[in-house]
Amino acid sequence: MEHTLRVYNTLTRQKEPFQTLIPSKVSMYVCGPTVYKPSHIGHMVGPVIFDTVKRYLTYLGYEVTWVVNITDVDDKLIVRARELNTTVKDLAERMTVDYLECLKRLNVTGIDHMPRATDHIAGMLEIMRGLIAKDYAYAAGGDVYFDVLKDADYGKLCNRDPEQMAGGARIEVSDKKRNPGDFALWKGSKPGEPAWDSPWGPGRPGWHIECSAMSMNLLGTTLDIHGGGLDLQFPHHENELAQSESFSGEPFARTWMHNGLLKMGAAKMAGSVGNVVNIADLLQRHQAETVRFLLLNTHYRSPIEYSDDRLVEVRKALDGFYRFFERFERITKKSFYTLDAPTVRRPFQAGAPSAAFVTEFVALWEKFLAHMDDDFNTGGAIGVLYELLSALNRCADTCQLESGKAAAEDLHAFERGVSFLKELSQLLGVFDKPRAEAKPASGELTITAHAPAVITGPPDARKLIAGVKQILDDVGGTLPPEVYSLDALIRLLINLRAESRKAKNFALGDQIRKRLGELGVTLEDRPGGTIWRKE
RNA sequence: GGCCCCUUAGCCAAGCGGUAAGGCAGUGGAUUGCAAAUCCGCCAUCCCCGGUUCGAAUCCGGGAGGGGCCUCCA
Repeated sequence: MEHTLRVYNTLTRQKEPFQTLIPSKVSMYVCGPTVYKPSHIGHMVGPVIFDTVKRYLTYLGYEVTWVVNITDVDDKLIVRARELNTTVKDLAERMTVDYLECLKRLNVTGIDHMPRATDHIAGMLEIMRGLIAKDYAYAAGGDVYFDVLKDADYGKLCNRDPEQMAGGARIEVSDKKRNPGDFALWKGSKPGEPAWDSPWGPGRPGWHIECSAMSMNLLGTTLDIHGGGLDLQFPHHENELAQSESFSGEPFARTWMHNGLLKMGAAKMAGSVGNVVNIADLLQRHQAETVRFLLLNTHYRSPIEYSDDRLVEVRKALDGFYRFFERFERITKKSFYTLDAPTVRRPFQAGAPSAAFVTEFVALWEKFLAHMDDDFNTGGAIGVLYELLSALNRCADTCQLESGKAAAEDLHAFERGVSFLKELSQLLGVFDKPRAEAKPASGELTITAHAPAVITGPPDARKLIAGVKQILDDVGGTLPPEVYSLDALIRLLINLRAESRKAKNFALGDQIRKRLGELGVTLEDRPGGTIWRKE
């Protein structure tokens, strides 16, 4: 494969050329949620980033298998289910649905398997038996613990020394453990708690063992990529790594990738801090695409600055793209959202002689990909996307593509550039469908000869139509009996305005524009005619 | 106390030894009857102090702030 993708590996603390165990195949495991509460935005950082990682790897020609687990048994679930007076199973089921819905909204489409921990108890027991047989683990009073001192390289992921961990007074106290740093593989259950049979009595899995069992079962003993939030690095990933390698004798993951955490002001967002923003609530106020863009705007290893103002800022920046897509449609009569663009990376020569704009587009396309090759630098790549947008608008301006007298050659160059924009947008998982709110308000005004006018449709649409009709009544006289859509009504006003402008009656024309503006409708006078936009 | 990491314009942010991407805000101009949209221009020497180097935001040492992990956490 002719590319130079480099990825930062937490294990070695440096960027390395990306190489897979099996040529052209990638196995990727990312730690998913414990489903005991509705998801907050922090839960979406990893999925969005690794979804983009998968998109890019696929684009490079890899066949990627991506697994995200669902932890559906855990102390928190037990406590929460009790609070809600329901079962662990029911709670897990409902929170899983919530999580899946969030993934869908944020366009996280690449996950191949989402195993539930409770479906893999047998695999966990097998690992525990193996670890005990090899003397890496021991049973004690119904529990099973991993002995960190038996594992020679324990702590290598996070640079921890198990000998010194005794000093930390915050490690869970238990007289069953041999060493303070030992962690539970299996927890004997108390009456009333979910339990599975095991050679050591009824119990449930410890926190880390599930990921070892599920990843090995679905992806084999050695993963190409293991991902997760920075906060999982220790103890979760360290322990996962220790038990997996001790069990299999093989390297557990070739590359460890950790994403930065979302922060609000100074502190990270987390359940334990109590400053979480629920996604369902958030998506009432902001487009899912804006959220996805915000998450990708910062390099994945850095903390992401989150706030409502930031989201508004990103949205304003995105508006430039949405307007451009409309412009593209006016010029070519094609929808950007359904364009076909290459899904696999290949060399591209502009060819000579070539339009200057094509040369520029190709250069930006390459610049974007160079950023992605550098440890999935989506922030840098997005910067290039804005540059490409400017270049495309400049092309449309310079070549007068909206005037109707565009040269075929210029049009071709333009479409070439738009195709690049489409190709790159796909890598980020954005701009693949119109914004939900961009759909024109549906509603109708029916005028009949001898009855009052009737307006139908949802409240928003009715209000808007009534407002537009009022303007018409004020400036346009009577309407012939007919059924009018919102667009038809605004068109009538636009025509009225055009006539008055032609007659140099700017006062009336400006009044129409001003009053439409008060309804949130903006008019733009373009070479091909006036267009309107609801904002 | 131990282990990591960060500090770039008003805000967000890229940058990984060769002379500061991009976005938001601001501002000047082109365009427009006026707007809107679009385009072009302007807007930072990179927390501080030393050092290495022909050359450092980028490497090393020290200092000052800030964050994460060591307990559940994406």
